[in-house]
Amino acid sequence: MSKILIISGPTATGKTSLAIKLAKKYNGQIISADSRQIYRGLDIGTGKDHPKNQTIHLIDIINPNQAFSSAEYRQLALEQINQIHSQGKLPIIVGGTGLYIDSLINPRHTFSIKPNFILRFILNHLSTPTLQSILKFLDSKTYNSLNHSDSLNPHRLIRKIEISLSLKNLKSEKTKLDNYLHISLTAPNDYLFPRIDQRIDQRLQAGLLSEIKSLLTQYNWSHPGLNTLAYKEFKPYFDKVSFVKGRSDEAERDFVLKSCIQRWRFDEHAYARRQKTWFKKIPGINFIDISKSDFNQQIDKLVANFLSS
RNA sequence: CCAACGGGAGCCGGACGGUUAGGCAAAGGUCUGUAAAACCUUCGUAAGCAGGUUCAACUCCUGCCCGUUGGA
Repeated sequence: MSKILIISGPTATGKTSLAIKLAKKYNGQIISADSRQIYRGLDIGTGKDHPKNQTIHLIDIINPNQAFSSAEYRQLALEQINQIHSQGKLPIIVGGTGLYIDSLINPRHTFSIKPNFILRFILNHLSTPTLQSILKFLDSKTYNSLNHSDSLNPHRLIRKIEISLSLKNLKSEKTKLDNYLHISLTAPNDYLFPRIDQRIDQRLQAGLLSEIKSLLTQYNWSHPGLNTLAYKEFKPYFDKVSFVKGRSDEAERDFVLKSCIQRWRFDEHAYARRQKTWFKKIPGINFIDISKSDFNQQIDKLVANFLSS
């Protein structure tokens, strides 16, 4: 049975560099599980900072104005895994998008129901209580099974309605990864957050603002790719820049910029928290605390054991 | 020294003589074709100090302290 390595964890824990290291050591090929690095042109803000000659599959595969989904990801990733296995190499899946990783190890039947964008467009204009009534009418069983959080979540309600309106029979997905080692990097918040903040400063210095500026010549804020951390927070700033030309407003612009950066910082913290929540509940995961000094040895031991078994 | 304005949870902050402001942060959570999305819960019962008015004061009055701005 062919083996697979999975590396997950919140942002700023060094997943990619670990993956590169392991790929070199064990003749591996890296597959990204990152819902934002799939976009071309979002480089600095999504942290595509690996060496240029290092191949990472499933990054830069679509444009920022295109939609993407976990089901599409699943399909592409499975293809990649097969291909890498056929070359006799070790696939290393690395990323922070819990849903994408989950789509590989825990697929579900609703993947056979495709999105209906016309329906979504219409439903998007309705209030949450209305969506609730619609779902209750169509499928009261599903509606009643929703927890408090999901029953107030328009995105999730719309998807449920979409499923209940679909006439297709649900067919279960058979392909499911099983012979894998799942390592999840983690760290306490008071260790992780300063690292995040530091990386934010680096990305600003690396020219994030000019990257956004050039993206905006082709794309706009309503495109799915721009609804991304490190990008979406700067909308107020760029709105200001384009509407106000007077130099007298420089101080004000600077103030707006500062508040955008602050917003971004907070959003990154919240994101890291959500990621940790996600990985916490995945069974069979091996957590490695990167704030501990011996974490590299722990990883080496885990991987060596797994590959020799 | 004088004047004006202000003083509230870790921060911002609207209102207001009595009922949860709200937002941010922080922490926890939900999760299956938007997931770096979207959504939920918790948490903070707080008012510079000393008095007074009042059944009731963050809110009104007096004094003091502190801060900002303006003036000498």
